[in-house]
Amino acid sequence: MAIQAPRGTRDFYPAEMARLNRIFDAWRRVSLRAGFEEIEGPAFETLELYTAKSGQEIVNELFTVSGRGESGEGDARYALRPELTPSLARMINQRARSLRMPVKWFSIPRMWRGERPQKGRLREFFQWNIDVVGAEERVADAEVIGVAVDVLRELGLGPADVVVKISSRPLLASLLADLGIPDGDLETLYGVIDKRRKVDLEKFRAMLAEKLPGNDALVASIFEMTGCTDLDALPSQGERSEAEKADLLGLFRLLGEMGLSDWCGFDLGVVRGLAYYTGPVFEVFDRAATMRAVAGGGRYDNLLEVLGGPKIPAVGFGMGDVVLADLLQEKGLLADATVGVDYFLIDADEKLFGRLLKLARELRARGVSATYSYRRSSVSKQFKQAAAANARRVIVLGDELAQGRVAVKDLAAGVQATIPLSSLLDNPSQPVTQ
RNA sequence: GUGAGUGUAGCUCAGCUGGUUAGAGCACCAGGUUGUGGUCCUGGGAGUCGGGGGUUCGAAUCCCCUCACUCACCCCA
Repeated sequence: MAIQAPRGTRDFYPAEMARLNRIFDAWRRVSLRAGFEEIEGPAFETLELYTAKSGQEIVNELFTVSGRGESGEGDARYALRPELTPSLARMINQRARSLRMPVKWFSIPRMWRGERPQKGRLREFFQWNIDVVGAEERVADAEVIGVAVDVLRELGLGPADVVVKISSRPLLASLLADLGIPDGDLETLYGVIDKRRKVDLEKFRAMLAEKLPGNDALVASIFEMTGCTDLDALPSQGERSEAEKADLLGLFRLLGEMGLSDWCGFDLGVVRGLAYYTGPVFEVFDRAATMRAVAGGGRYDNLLEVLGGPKIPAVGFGMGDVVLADLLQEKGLLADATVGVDYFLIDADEKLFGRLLKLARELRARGVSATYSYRRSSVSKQFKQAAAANARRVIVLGDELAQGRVAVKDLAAGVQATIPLSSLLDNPSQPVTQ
């Protein structure tokens, strides 16, 4: 084979596509029943949409696109979208004055990132995005978390398999401020705190000590604080941290009322790399914590303004297909799916092929799927093809047709009956009984 | 960008310290079976052993380089 697929991409043959569609169906079904509407944007955007928010460095992580070749636009002016949020923000901002808030939108975009692929992380993937824009109430945060959980449940996972770890950016910031950490040091500390769940605890302690040399008491405080899983017991000292704690407790209360307590937990170690989060943040992990995050998101009340629009509060998350499929596979919840076909039509005599073609159209017009062999061959051979095509039923057109009847066989049950063609067409889904 | 592992048929892989013409299972095609599939039996097509160079009488096997994939680090929207 001379040419292979680009690094980090996947080919979806029918079996893989059927599995992917099971995930897509769950995403779409759950979104719609929670009252979200589907949107889509362009697969590529102007480069500045991404550099405006993240600076020039992000260009290295993007697949950039030049303009039309013949127009001499040599420089990269566009980028394949690496995330949806900037496009969403752009769409909101363009119609901010006419959209009825809150906006509840979801999307299932294909995305591209110029990274070295590894487990759970490819260069091309799909990511379900769900956002509530224009609602500052905590119930909106609870709602999006609830929708994420709903999908996981829909796909067969339970609280024993996955956990939503929830924290809050401003809470962490105010707690660190309580401890006397200057604002300028917060960013580097976030980076270390984010590592807590990835490295062993002593390594984590050492990393903290490295950032805060000669301040063992402070290291001990942060170490203890970030390991606390009981939000109530968190030792908050200042007015600001008390308020942030109360705010997050409010979110947990709402989640409890939604019946999601088993699925959710407090974890100050959830930091998220992105700087634009302004409130609660969360990530979904497998309980064993051996995989990358299945989903992640949070509140971003300033982002739309940063991207040149009015200040509108928003909360949302993304869930990628790659880690989710890995997890479902591991739990045995991604059994092979075959699509198959309702009817496979067979002619016992080449002279009946014309009638077969007509019957196929009649069946298809009635909403059932029907196919047949393109090559006239023995009944036996056509049956083999029917089995290979995963047909549920076979219709044999033969001598009975003179009496207006056909043989219908249920391949799985092995049951066959000869029935009037008119009856079949009246009710193509009727069971085959002997 | 750094490091490790793996590349043999469409797929999953076997092939011992170098030794005839490179194998198996699955898949595919044909036949057994011109009104009945799955199972079974028989036969068949299939491979620059990732690529290039080297060592050797002889290389899938040993050495060097290179490419690709996988995993980990970095980063993670």
